[in-house]
Amino acid sequence: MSGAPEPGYDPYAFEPFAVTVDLAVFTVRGGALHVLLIRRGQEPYAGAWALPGGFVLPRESAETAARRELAEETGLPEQVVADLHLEQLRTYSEPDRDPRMRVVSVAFTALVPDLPEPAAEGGGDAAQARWLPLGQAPDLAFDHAAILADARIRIRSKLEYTCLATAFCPPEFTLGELLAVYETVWDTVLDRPNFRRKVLTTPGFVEAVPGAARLTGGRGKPAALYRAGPATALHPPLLRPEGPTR
Amino acid sequence: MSGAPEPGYDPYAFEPFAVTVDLAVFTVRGGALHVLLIRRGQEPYAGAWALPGGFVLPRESAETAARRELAEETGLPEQVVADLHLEQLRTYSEPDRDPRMRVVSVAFTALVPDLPEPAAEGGGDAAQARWLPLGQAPDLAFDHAAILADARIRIRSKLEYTCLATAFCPPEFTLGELLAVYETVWDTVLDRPNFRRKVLTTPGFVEAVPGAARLTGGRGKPAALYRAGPATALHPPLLRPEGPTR
DNA sequence: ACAAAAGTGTTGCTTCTACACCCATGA
DNA sequence: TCATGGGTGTAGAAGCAACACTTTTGT
Repeated sequence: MSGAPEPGYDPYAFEPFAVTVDLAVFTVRGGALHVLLIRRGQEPYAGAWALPGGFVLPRESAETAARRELAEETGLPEQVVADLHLEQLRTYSEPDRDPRMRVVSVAFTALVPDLPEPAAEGGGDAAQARWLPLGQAPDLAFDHAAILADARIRIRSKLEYTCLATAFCPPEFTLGELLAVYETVWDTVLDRPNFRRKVLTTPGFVEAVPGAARLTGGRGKPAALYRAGPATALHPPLLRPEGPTR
Repeated sequence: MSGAPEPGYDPYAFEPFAVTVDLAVFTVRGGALHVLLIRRGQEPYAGAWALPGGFVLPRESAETAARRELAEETGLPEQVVADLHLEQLRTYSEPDRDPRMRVVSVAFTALVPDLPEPAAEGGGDAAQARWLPLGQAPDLAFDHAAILADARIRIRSKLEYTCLATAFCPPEFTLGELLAVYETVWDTVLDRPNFRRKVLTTPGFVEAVPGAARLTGGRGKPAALYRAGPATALHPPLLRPEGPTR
C-alpha cells in the first residue's frame, strides 16, 4: 500500500470495510470429497448453508481469525484446529458480495482426515455444522459457491506437486488410503503399483512405520503403515491423467 | 464469512479496517529481474521506496483498485495496464503492518515486457516510479520486502507449470528471448536445444509467426518469431534444475 | 575467415505406463 | 478354496539431458 487517505489518517474518514475470513475445509469420506458447512442462524441467508467463517477482530490477523472461527463455529477438536495447515486461497472483494455492508473476505483452504461428525451445537452464530459431499452440496450463502469451486480447483492441482494429500489421512495410514485420496479428489482411477512406487521413491513423502500393519477392508492382506514425511513439495510432480478416467 | 457483528449491522460498530492493494510488477531487463517501485511522497515512510498500490475505494473490487493505482502511480501505458494479467498473491493482515491504522492489503503480481522507464512524474502520492533490479533493491516501506520476496518465489515456480513466461516478452519474440526469461528468473543456465524442443512440442505454448525473423545480438543467424499461444498450463511442466547451475 | 547466435540430430539414461503375477488374510 | 486387497516384477514407450554439429548472419 502507499499514500494516506487525502484528509490525513482519520480512520473514520472512509466508509468502513469489514474484513472476514471464510474457510473451505475438506475431507475424504466414503469415496467422496466432503466440505465442512454450517447452517446460518442469522440474517442474511438465515437457514442457508455457508462456509464457516466470520469477522476478523481488531487485533487479529486473518490466519488467527480463521482458526478462531473454525473452533467456534464447528465442533472440530481443539487439537485439530491448532495443528491445521491453513492456506490462503484468495481474497474476495466484489463490492456487493454482502448485502449488509462492504465486506472483504479472505478465503482459506484446509484439509483434514475423516473425522467424526462435528458437535451439532457449534458456538457463535452457527446453528449446525456438518460434512456434506461436494456432489450434492446445497446452494450456499453469499458468493460461497464460487469460493468453494475455486478451493476445489486449488486442491486438485495441489495434490499434483505437493505432499498435501497426507493431510487427508490419519497420522498413520496405508498406501491404499493415500491412493484413495488421490482417486477421490481427482475422480480418476490410478494404477496401484505405479502409484506405490512413485510415493515410495519420492524422498520424504512418507515414512514407513516399522512393523506396523493394519487390515483395511476386513479382508485381504494387512497393509503396512506410513506416516507423513518431512517433504512438502513433490519434485517431480505426480501428474493426474488428463481424460476423465472414471 | 458468516454471522453479523453482535450488535447488529452497524457498519461503524467496529474499529474500521482500511483495505489496500499492493502490486509486485516484474520485468526482465538486461539479464536481471526488475521490479517496479515508487518513492513515497508522504508519511509514513516518506522518501522510502515501496510497491505501488493504495486504498481500495468504497465501490471498487481489489482487482479494479489495483489497476487504477497502477495507472495513477506509475507511468505505465494505458493499454499495458488495461491488458495486464493480474494475479492475486495473498493478503497481508498482520495487525501492526501499518503504523497509522488497521490496514489489510491484498497483494497482486503482474509480469510485463521490458518497457521504457515509466514517466518519472506519476500522479497521486508517488513522487517517482522506477524499475529497480531485485539484486540491489533498497529497503522497502511497510512489509513490502516480505511481499516482494513472496512474489518472487511465486513467479519462479509459476514458470515451471504455466505459460506465463511469455508475459515477460513483447507480442512477438524469439525463442532466445524466452530462454533468457527463464534463465533470468531462475538464475540458471538451460540447454538451448532442449529448451527449444520443450517449448515447441508443448501444444499452444507458442505459435510461429510465419516468415518473420529478427536479428537479436546484431550478429548471428536471424531468429524466427513467435507469439504467445492459447495454452495457459504447461503439462508436463518445465522443471528447473535443482542445484544453482549459475 | 571468424565469431556469434540460431537451429538440428543423436545417443544414452531415467522415468512412466501397462499389465502380469505373487502374497496374506477372512469368509 | 475363493474373493479381496496388498505388494513385486518387467518390458515397452516416452521424456529428458548432454553434447556434437550445421546454418546464417555481421565484421
